[in-house]
Amino acid sequence: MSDVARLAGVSIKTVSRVVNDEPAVHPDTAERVMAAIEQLGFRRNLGARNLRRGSTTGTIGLIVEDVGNPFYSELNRAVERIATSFGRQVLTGSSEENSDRERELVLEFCARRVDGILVVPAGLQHGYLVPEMRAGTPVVFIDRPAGDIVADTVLVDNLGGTIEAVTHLAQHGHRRIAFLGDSPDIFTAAERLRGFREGCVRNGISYDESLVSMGTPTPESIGSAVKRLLDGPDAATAVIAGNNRVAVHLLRALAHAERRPAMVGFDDFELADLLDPPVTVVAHDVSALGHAAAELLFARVQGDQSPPRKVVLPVHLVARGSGEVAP
Amino acid sequence: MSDVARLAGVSIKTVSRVVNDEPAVHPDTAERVMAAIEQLGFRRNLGARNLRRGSTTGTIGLIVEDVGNPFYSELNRAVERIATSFGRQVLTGSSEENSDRERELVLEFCARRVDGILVVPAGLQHGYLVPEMRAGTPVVFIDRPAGDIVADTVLVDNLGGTIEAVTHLAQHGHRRIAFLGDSPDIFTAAERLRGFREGCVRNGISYDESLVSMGTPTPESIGSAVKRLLDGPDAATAVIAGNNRVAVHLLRALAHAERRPAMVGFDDFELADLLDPPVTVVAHDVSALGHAAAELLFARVQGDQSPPRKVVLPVHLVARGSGEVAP
DNA sequence: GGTCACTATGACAACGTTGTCTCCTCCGGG
DNA sequence: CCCGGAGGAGACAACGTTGTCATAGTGACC
Repeated sequence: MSDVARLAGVSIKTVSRVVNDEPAVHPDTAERVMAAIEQLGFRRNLGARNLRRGSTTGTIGLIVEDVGNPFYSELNRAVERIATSFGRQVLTGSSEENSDRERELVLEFCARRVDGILVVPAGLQHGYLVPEMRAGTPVVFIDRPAGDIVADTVLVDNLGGTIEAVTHLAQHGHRRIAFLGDSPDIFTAAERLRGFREGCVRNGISYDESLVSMGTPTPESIGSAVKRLLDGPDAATAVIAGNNRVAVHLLRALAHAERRPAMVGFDDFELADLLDPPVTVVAHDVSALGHAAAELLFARVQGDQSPPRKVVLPVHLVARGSGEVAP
Repeated sequence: MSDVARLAGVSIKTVSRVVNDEPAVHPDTAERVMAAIEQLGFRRNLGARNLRRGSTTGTIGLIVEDVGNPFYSELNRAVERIATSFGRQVLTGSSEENSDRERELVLEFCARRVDGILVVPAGLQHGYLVPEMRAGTPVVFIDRPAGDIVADTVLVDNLGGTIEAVTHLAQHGHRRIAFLGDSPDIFTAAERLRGFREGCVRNGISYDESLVSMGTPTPESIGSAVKRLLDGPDAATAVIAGNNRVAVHLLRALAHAERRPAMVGFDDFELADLLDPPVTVVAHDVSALGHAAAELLFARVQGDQSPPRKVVLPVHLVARGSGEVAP
């Protein structure tokens, strides 16, 4: 900036005025300064600016499990959209379902003085956030609640959705329904399992623990669960996939099976309607999840001091065919 | 920091020494300082640190068309992985295929003094980057080359891949092959069209422009293209989808068609193997694309001054069935 | 002609850090 | 007892900006 000032024959303050479009600069002077800026390729250092002004940095942090997972990338996109409308930029990070990594990312973002943080939490301990939140960094939890603190949270109706899935299958005559979920350490997985149990009760089906398989989904884990639960005389006639990744592995495992059970997935996914049979899912609006969370965050950024809010978004069953297969 | 210093009864310089793990601090003093840091919830301001040290900011920028598109989110993930291994964080942005937006994002990133920028360019004019690059911000272009400047670029073999697709279809007896591509303003779309033409020539098929449809893919545009190209006595017996989005819309348009032409897609996508028939694609390693670009960028960040490089990654045809349908 | 308001500009400090230099104290060796 | 050296700590400036205040010049008005 001082180079520009020297070249234009003015003080750096005048350069500052020009780049900030402040009034009270003579047009001729402004033009000289602009020319110097152009010639030198000067670009104002936002870091220094933010430091001096003590203002916001114009960035927010987004932490998800994996930015490459279509579910989270859609979320990312929705968040980015809102952030852009508020003139903010987004720092992203993948926690890889590791709470240490999550913590590291959050603290790094705080050190960068992001204006706020959106996080799909990996762990259950969030005490480390208390000082940061007290220091004025708003945090909104997405898809899963904070472990041990109260904070703004946006969730989907995991319980109701799974109950609906069970009911749908029951209405089509299924009494032996299997549930394949992600690791029970994950809030949504635990909650959906709870919904499964509750759904069984409501539909007069005795809850059979031997028809449940929980754990991080891999092709192998899902493959063996399929063998165990869907083969033999006592096999389940229907199966619920606890999330989009379980569903994908399940579909692959079932592709070459002799008997195809009825199936309902939690989370919609691309091409579900083009499979054979088309996959019935409990769908929710991922964009709405991101929008709601980001809107809430920016309300906080702009000073909303009301008590922490908990938003639960609705889900709806999209019947496409795979859930209507008879037992 | 001065609060911490006051509470610990030391100078701020000593606090600085403690947070930077500098030697020559008495253990007792360090402990007092740590306690004060803990008590006050102090977190060092990275912006100020970077300003003072004149060092790198520890961030890189990534600009893609749409972070929500699975193709780009996989790229994002790969880039993040490398960035993490270099201790950097990633600022992401979606250009929405709009060159003004791309420019805006790039300049904003530069103002934030990112250490480098990875960009899937939207437009063809990149002169605006010259001052930034001269000022020392390395830029690597991904998936598409820069318009009017020389710069590091990582591409995939669009030409070869499409030729391979045509050849595959020709080997299965097809002579009337349609090509549905994205907007010809996009480098990859234009290049793949060129490959299509070249593939026709090499396989002794007369290139028929009336079998080509280019444009931003929407359900409607692809639907009408399908009607035009794949219906009637002169209909094509096979079709090549120019990218993953064209493929998805095409599959949906074909789902209820009477005659299903043979099909090959460019870009692999999840569940392609589970459709009926499984979709044959020209696949490429998106992670490798991101890795290569990020590795190249960090080499530049670390001072590599060699002439701009152009990397072209190989593609390979994955025959799954949809390309082997007889005419 | 003097005062006043206003325009255009600059000097300087400060944002939160860290690099450099300096100072003080304590210890061991001669 | 003096001196050199090492360890520990602080004062100060600087990074690139911008907010505050001061200053000089220019008309307009009484």
